[in-house]
Amino acid sequence: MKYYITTPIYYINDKPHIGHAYATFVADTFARYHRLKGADVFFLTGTDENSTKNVEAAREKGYSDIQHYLDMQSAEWQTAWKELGITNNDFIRTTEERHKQGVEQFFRLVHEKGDIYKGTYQGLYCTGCEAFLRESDLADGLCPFHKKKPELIEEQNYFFRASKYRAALLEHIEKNSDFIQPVSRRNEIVNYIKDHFEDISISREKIEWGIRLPIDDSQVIYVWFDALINYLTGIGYGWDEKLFARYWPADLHIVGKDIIKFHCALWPAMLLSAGLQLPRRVFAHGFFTIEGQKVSKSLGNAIDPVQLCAIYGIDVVRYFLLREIPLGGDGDFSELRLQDRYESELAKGLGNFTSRVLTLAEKCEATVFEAAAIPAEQEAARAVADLRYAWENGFEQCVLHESLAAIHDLIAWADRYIDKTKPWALLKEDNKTAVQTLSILLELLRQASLFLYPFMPHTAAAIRERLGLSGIAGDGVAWLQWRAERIHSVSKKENLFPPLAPKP
RNA sequence: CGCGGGGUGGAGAAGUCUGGCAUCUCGCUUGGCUCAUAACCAAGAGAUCGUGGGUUCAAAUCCCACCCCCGCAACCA
Repeated sequence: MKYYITTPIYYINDKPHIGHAYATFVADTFARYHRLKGADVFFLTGTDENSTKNVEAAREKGYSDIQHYLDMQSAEWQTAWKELGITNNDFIRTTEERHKQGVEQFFRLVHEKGDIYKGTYQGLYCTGCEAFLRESDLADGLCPFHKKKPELIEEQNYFFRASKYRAALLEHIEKNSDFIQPVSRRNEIVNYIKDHFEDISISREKIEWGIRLPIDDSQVIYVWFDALINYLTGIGYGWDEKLFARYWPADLHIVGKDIIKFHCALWPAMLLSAGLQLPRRVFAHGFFTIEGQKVSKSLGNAIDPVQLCAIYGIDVVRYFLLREIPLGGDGDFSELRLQDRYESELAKGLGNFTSRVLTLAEKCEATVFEAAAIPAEQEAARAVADLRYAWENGFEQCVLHESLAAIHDLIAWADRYIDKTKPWALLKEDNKTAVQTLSILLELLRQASLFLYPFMPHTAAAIRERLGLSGIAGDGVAWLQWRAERIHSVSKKENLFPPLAPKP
């Protein structure tokens, strides 16, 4: 089984902020889950470098050598993802030669298909949107999104015959109910395709930065047409057909809710034209506010994910973002709520459970913990199997907060089990039963570490270390079996989630 | 007819597509426990599910109307 997942490629006119990190963490969590399940995973992210915005940013910052600026910025993004422990398999930049080759190849295919034609375009172009607007889109003559007066542009452009694929797209969406998620977005897209999806100008005459049209080098390819193709060129399209064949089609595109039209209408239409398979699923995550206010640099509330992780730890931030905001919805990022969740769910929940089990296990002085032929063993295995179903379902249905809930249920179940069996009392009276009971508890902890791994990889490793187990290197499908690994040399070590230092 | 999100115990949320005893976390009350990070377990109080209609045996959920809140200059997922 292969699994190919992508994030959007990001504009690099500034540093990554918490919103970018969120989308990337989400994708990374899926990638880790599928690796754990033994899939052949390819996880791609990258940077969108052919946008006019980048060029403007470079100029503003005084760089005359645009490519040099892009190299620096892209490097900064790659460093950020590395520091945040993102496990992308590759990183695609749209100014790379391999991308350019793929785009040219793709363009030729679409051209040969007869889906490119030359026309005169007269329209209102908003550089904020990187798109032409209709008269009816405007509010008081301004772009409704950017409150900016669009420029009247009249030029000879090449058009992509998107309208030709309208019916096929609608049919595909109808037949594949999972294609666009969440459902509310699907409805939005269906309306959009029915009412507004028309042939689109895919070249620009007066822009100097970008990929030249293979059939007319006086024109540059429209940035979205170019950018979307990263999902192909990132896995070999145009430069390694074997690799490409191994991973295409994408199993999941993670995108922001603002760019679903491009991903759910234009992109599939492009693929249909090129005769390529469509991605299996596009999932639109929501946006969040920061302490109730929108993300905004002028308000100074843009959060640097690297800094945030330096304070709380990567796992805690990942956990919080995925726990606090149901995937697909909008949410609010609040540091106070992060601290609340840290205290109640991580320190007092997971951390305390780990701590009490390990302490008890150390006290009983056993060196190896194995399965015992007692009813409790079966009961625990059954409980975990049920929870695993919920956990897996959360990933399959893109409702990750339900997977996290399954982890909490597992810990709650185990905490209740401790209370019921009172191992601290058993240790005094009946060491054999105590070892059996603790053995079950340690297995529950091991199971928890696996459930936790996609969300909190470092914490999972820390728990496993305490159980005398190796780190998770993928291919953990066998490990998920009850009692799949032998637990030995248990050691408590320091607490997983120490109390937070009081904030000054 | 611009686009979108939301209104559910004191706080924050899930549930709404696919109707079926109103769920979770925090806080509060009471009891238990002493292995554990003053942690854990149990019981309990607390909700006209924004409003008004409609459909239905049954509505937070479906339909209609309405009220209110939030985001949409630039940066920006």
